[in-house]
Amino acid sequence: MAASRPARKTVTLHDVAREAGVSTITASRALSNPALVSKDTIERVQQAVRATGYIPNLLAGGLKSQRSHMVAALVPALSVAQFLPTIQALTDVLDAAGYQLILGQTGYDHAREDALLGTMLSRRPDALVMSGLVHSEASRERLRRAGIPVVETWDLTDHPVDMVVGFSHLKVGSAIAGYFLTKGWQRLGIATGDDERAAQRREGFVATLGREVPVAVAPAPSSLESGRRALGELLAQDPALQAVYCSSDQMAQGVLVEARARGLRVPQDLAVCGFGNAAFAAHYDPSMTTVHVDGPAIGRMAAELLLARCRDEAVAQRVVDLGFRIIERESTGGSGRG
Amino acid sequence: MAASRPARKTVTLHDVAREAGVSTITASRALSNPALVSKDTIERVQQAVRATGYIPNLLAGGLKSQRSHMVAALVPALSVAQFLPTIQALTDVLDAAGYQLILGQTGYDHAREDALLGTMLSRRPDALVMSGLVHSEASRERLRRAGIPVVETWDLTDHPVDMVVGFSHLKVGSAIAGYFLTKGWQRLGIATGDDERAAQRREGFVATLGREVPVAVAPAPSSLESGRRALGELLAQDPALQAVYCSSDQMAQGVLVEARARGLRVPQDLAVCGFGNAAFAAHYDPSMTTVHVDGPAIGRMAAELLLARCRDEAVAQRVVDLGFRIIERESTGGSGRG
DNA sequence: CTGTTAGCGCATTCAC
DNA sequence: GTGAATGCGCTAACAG
Repeated sequence: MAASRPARKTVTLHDVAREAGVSTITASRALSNPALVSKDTIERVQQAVRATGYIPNLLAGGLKSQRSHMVAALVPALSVAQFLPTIQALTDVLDAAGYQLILGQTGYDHAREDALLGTMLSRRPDALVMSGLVHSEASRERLRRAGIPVVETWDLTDHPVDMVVGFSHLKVGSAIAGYFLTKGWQRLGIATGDDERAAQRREGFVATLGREVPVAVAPAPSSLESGRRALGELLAQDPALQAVYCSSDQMAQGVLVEARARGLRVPQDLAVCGFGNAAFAAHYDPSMTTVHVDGPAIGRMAAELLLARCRDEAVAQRVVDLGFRIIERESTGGSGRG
Repeated sequence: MAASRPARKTVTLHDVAREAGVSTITASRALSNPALVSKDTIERVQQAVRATGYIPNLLAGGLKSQRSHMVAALVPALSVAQFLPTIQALTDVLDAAGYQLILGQTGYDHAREDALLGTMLSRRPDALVMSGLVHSEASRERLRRAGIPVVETWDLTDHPVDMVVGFSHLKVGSAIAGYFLTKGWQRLGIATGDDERAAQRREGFVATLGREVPVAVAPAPSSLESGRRALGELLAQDPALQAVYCSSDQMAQGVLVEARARGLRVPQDLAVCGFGNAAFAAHYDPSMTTVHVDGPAIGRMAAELLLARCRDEAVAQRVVDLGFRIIERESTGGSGRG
């Protein structure tokens, strides 16, 4: 039965050093900066590590060296599938550089975001990644004063707390509206989630269109179910609806399912465009037109910016626009799976 | 331009104490154990905290108190949707208790799992959660010696490293086979991912059936696409296939899509059962029969066991079977969305 | 290449 | 109710 406190005294570097017959600092160097130590000593220390089962205590090292080798990441919720490839790529790059991720979920609540930021900072992360922009000015100021690199992601702003890697949601909405217009569709609708990025896309969509259109709003997390319901609401507002923009591929799939259930042919009777280019979008039948965003690239770029900063290197750009592109597939009359 | 190292000396508890006109330890108590301090002092300390913008350093506190208030969680990959609700529930409960999660991705690689475990342990987490069982005996032994509570999840074993919360995949496979048999279907197929838990379900399925059946195996992560392909392979093996068990709802959806594309009616021509009860399963058309597992409950239970252990409380059971249930919906001839 | 000294920021232990 | 001394485990800075 494992005890919750270590029964046997935990092995420290001191023990390793004694075992190897060297001083503590030499053992330390042998492990973390072998270039400074003779081959023979390194060998003896490694031997001692094995003999004792030593596991370094990075907390203690970090206390002295002022670097925790941890990066804090804040996401609204893990259930928001869009961020996962970004977080995955982020952890991969950071892990390769010896950094671990501490994860926090803000739950779409600004007050919660402020509180979580506090507890995160008290872990002294070397850097911080946000999914989205930091909302409250108090938090922005606090982050600036924390003096650590901060990357906001999945959005764009001229005034990041520190750095930002993402794309313009306003432009996404605008691009989709433009695409619909070039297709000649006039009777449009929006099925959207209620988060602020979706709201921006909607705003861009309406602005480019130059007029209001029927909208169905679903609370986060958006889902197939909310997509089905949204199409019902939109058809109630305009039974002759020609095309729908959905704020996520999950909702778009719901719209497709509901359309089929109602005997509407896609795209002949109704065209559908999603957002996110989820794994299933290319392989559904009909394949789904959607907006592709390179989530892993956002994560990798964020990681590289942070790591550069942690190494005190200069960063060329503080605002990185990774853009997006519309992938036309069958649900709007495209051909294939793109 | 934020520097990567704090420009201004970071505010410490010592600074707060000086500002408040008390000793460091009194300031410490005022913040973490106010019962021991007079009301007036608490007030002055809190004032000083605000004035200085002090953020506690939990790393330093943890060094002395031997508790990091961090819990390490290892998942195969964030893209495995099944674990997300568990991780989400886990973080929620832990966060409420003042614990943060450090997340690691093993990437389905056993060697990687061992290495990651080492780097995780060097953060001195107070506890550790695994998605799945710990594979290598070396890692199991190392975890035992670490002396921290460990919960393996999403599986069951009589010999956990410490504790386990999950259910029997063997029984799941067996239950689905039994369900198919009571329905009178004889020509069965399996569309499965290649992870070890899916392999167990397949084994249970075949054991209960008492004979081999056509199988299509897809590499992780299983997806709609791999489901579509799998159905093609299965039909090539048995054109008169009556029912398919899929190791994930994503694959099951792919099977449904492919079946429709081939003009097969579900469930009349082909019955389909998935696994996981994903959010879309109930709302797809046809609604999907699947196996429901209470992911959030696994996360909550794991968190509670860990927290109890961290408080040195006794834990009643070290092996907790949370079970599962088959939810019958339209894809196997059930009625509604259950 | 190796060792000594000092201290990271805080909490435990003991004193008052 | 408050404080002084001490040390958690490790590494930066300096010496040799």
